Amino acid sequence: MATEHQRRHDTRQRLLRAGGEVFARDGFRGATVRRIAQRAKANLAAIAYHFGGKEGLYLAVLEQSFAVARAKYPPDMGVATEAGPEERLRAFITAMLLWMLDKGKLSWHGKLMIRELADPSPVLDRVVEEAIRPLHDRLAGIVGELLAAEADSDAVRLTVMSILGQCLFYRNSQPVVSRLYPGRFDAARIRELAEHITAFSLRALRGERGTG
Amino acid sequence: MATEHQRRHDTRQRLLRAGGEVFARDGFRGATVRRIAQRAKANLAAIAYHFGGKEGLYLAVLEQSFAVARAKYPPDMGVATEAGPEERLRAFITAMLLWMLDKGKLSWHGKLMIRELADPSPVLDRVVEEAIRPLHDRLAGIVGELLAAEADSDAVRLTVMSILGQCLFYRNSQPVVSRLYPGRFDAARIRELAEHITAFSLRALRGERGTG
Amino acid sequence: MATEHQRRHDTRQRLLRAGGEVFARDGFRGATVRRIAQRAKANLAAIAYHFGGKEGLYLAVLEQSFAVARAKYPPDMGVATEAGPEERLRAFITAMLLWMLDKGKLSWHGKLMIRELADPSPVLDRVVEEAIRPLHDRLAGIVGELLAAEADSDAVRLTVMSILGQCLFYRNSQPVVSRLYPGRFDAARIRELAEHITAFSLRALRGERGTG
Amino acid sequence: MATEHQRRHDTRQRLLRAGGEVFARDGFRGATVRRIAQRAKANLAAIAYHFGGKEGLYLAVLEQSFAVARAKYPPDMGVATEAGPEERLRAFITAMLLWMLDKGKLSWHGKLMIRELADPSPVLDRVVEEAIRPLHDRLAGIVGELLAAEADSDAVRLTVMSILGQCLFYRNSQPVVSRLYPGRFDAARIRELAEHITAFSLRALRGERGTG
DNA sequence: CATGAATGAGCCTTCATTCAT
DNA sequence: CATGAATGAAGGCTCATTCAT
Repeated sequence: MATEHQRRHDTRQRLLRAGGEVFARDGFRGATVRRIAQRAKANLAAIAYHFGGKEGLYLAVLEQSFAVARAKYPPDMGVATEAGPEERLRAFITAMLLWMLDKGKLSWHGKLMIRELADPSPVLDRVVEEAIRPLHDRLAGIVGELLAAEADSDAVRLTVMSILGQCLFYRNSQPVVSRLYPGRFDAARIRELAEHITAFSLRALRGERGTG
Repeated sequence: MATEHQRRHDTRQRLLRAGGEVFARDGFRGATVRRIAQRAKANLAAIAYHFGGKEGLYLAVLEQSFAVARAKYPPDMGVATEAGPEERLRAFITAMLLWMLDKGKLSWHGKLMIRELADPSPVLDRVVEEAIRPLHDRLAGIVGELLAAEADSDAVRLTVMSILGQCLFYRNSQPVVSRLYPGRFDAARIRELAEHITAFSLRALRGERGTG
Repeated sequence: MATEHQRRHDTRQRLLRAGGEVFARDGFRGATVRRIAQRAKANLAAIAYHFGGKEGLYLAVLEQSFAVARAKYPPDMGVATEAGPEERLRAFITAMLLWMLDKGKLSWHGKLMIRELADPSPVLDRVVEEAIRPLHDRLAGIVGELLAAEADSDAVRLTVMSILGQCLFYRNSQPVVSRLYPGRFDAARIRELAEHITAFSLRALRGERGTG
Repeated sequence: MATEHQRRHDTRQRLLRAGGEVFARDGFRGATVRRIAQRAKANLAAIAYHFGGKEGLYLAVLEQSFAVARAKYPPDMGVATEAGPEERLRAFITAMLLWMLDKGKLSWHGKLMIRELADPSPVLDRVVEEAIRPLHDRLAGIVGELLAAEADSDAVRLTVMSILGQCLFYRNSQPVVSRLYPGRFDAARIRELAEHITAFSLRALRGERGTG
């Protein structure tokens, strides 16, 4: 029956969604399957049925999150590869900040993965390989161009980490940031941040190239 | 027996130490008082007796941690106040990295605070006011000098966050960093990182001042 | 296996029964959910699952107890409302004593409520409103008729308490009664007691009406 | 040293007093030695030191309570033995109610012993023999006179229990009484109650004698 | 296919007691 | 003589999982 099949599919989807929200807010350990099932208006045992257990659901949520992130925030932000490296750096930083700080319905995608970095669960390795390394490699390429250096040279590495660090800070230390600087992070402010990080980093890079 | 007396008498200290290690590794929620008591070779109820409960122990651990950090890595690193702002920035960054990445017996101090940022416990507010804000204000002062701007201007704020972000990255995203760049962070490498962050930020600042 | 299924399926009922027995013997605070689960041959967590916790089970036990009492010993003992007040008083007292002193399988019903009176638990208010007040009002009506007075007059109140006091004494002070007058309280003796209290009270009432 | 000796004596007394208050309010099981020590401003271990433990303190408190009760509320209320039985019954009932319901500093004496009846602890036997039976025997004597019957006849027994029941009701069922009849039990009301119970019982007795 | 019911492990806390000075 | 410190035993509760229909 189509209805049955539909409902089954829906339950699965509702669990994925509810799981994403709860995992992002409370972390893997802090989340409880009860709350997820409740929020998804699904039976408690449905999680075990569909995903084999709490960890299975978590993995599925992450998996889906990767796909969504790739589709919604491509690291080139629509900027063609032929564009100059400065433009591509700006696009990268903007995409990353938007992805992490987006307040929309899917805001938990960013939270979720950042949480995984700070509080590693058994699936961290997959997260790194599938989501982080592609981003990192792309950024390393841009920085390499800007520095006129090999992508795996130490100079590039250090610069990549300086840029990533600036971006991740806003998500990773958000509880502190919001206490030090009360104020909302709306879309406009996020673009301001992206612009600052881009300019800040480009100035540092130009100086380095001049020095080197 | 002197041994017995000794073991009995410093139960409080052993609990503080064991608590620090376990809290740093597992977070406030993930940690269990059982494991802490076990590691401290103390009775389970001793935690309630000395600290009133799990939360009390956590607070005591954090407070002790800040005190130790202030003593071991003073934010000025012995650089006199009369020194130039560039020198003081270098000292600040070096102290922060050393504190966070210290691999010694007290290596959990850095982990502990980062965990608190990523997954706030009920005592985050106290942590921010007592430990974070003083550090932040000192850094804002230095940056203000360098930019010739007010310490609470937006330009200073953005720059402060860029610097903090670069520093925190190495602790905050350590699981990822160690996967992307396998290799050990010994004292020499830490000083290299500090030097890079200092130079990177100073170049960016000089550029901004010139531009502004 | 049908046995297994049977055992699984009426866990709720077994918990109610075991809870009644244990609560009656040890009081709300003295009772432990562990002992109740053990006696019910149920899992410890089943109490939380079915009743939300210790207090929920206690409330359910009390409610069931009142329902059983109403069904087994209706306060009118089958005496029609048209009967004279003396006859209805006799029926009321008899029902109350039988309920409280019943030695059958459900002997804990009486104990349970008396315990609640002597050492109130958080649910006493509900007990009073749902179970005690209806009984009290019925008795006040009978006494009002006998005294030809308003049901809420002080004379009626004092008399009602004198009658209730006589009845409750046998359950309330049972440990003392059994020490002062060793001997068993079988059904025949209970009816003797009911007869005595009825006669004693009616004599006192007649005297008062004559005097008033 | 007199000071030392004095303080020691004081600690003991303070523990007795605090124990009485707490035991009366919370019962033997509900009371905690922590709260008692705290209220007595004494060390936690002082209870074990002075009384051997919780039960020892409880016993000592009861023991002291007997003495106080005998001294403050003699069952004859100062009425000479030569007085008529009716007068002595009135004195007995008045003394009993005052003892149980007294709101003064020593109000816990009554509460304490009544609690013991409803929720027997291991020392109930001593309470019955030392405090209850003397009262009972005296009452049985009075009732025997009034009924012109042997003190251990069944008629006397039933009447004694009817009178005790009326008195005990106000203490034993106090939580319910205060809900059914909101209003304070001051000294004047207590004397009213005593008068009612006396008159009620005397009318019942006169009727019985007339009948018998 | 999906679910209400049940399970066992583990957690934090409270308590009366004992110990060593 | 008195006390701060430490102990072991329970107690109520939550959680992820499994079971039988």
